Amino acid sequence: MDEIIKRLKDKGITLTPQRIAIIEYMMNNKNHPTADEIYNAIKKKYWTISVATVYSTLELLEELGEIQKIYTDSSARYDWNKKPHHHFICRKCGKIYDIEDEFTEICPIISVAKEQGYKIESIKAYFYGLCPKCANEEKKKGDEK
Amino acid sequence: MDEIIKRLKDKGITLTPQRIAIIEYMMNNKNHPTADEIYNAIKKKYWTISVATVYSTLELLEELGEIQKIYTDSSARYDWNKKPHHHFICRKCGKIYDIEDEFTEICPIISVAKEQGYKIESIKAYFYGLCPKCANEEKKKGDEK
DNA sequence: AGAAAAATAAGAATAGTTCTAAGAAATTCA
DNA sequence: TGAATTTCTTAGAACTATTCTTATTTTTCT
Repeated sequence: MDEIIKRLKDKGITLTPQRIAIIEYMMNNKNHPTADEIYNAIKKKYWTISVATVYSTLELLEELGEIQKIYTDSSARYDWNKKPHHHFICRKCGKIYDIEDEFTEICPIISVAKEQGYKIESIKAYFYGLCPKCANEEKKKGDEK
Repeated sequence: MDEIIKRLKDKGITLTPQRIAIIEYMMNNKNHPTADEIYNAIKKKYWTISVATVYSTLELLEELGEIQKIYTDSSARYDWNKKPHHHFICRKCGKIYDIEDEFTEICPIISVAKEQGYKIESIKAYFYGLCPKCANEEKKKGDEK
């Protein structure tokens, strides 16, 4: 936490209490929150904060490469995880999990795209299905029968 | 075209002129249009059509598995291509290309996710970078210098 | 401390999408 | 075929997510 505050300060960013609260929230809630979720959480402490501040701070953090904006459905979600990684969205519980990825480079689909002339700079993959927890529950249900 | 009309009829869907126009547009414009783009195109012929009809038809087609809804940024896009495939979004021209995929199954990231207990049912990958056309232009520019 | 720059708040504005109610069209079935 | 029923369409209101605007407040710099 102190580390990121220092890094942002070094970049010349003014760190207001609102901004710190947003950063703090994101660090402690890596569940890919929406802007609205962040706004509502911060409001408990800073009851005067406005949505505009949340959106502008998130935009700033995104430009600085501190967070990632992901599009899974109608509203955007923000992801603290900066390392290249992909997402798993559970059909049952709806949770979004991070799937760390050290293998993307050797995934065959990439060579296919490259052969076709595409210059790939980054990849975002969305996996859909059942998360380990929900998969287990489904399995148990099946066994009982 | 006749084939899909037949298939939808068999499923008990009423095929109104508006719906047929939307299907026709999507078949001839596989460029991942937004609802608004479709609406504006259809309006030229059926000037009384309403956005609600476009949205409800797209929703219906999605439920029937005839089209795919994809989220790349603020507004949803609709994709006629039903085969499993991924998308390439060009940073320069903004076009969205389909990347056919027969290889996903053997992509290492999948075994990683599986080992962690995830049950993957489908995958949507978004690749960002330069499309062959734009990559070529960039390259030419570099060579001239 | 005081001037200048930057950030915030509140609400208006916009864009994308969904909902609602009434009428129109299509389908069913006698 | 024609009346009854169901389904679809339209227009506009409503809603949600996001951005913009302007005045005020806070921070920074000297």
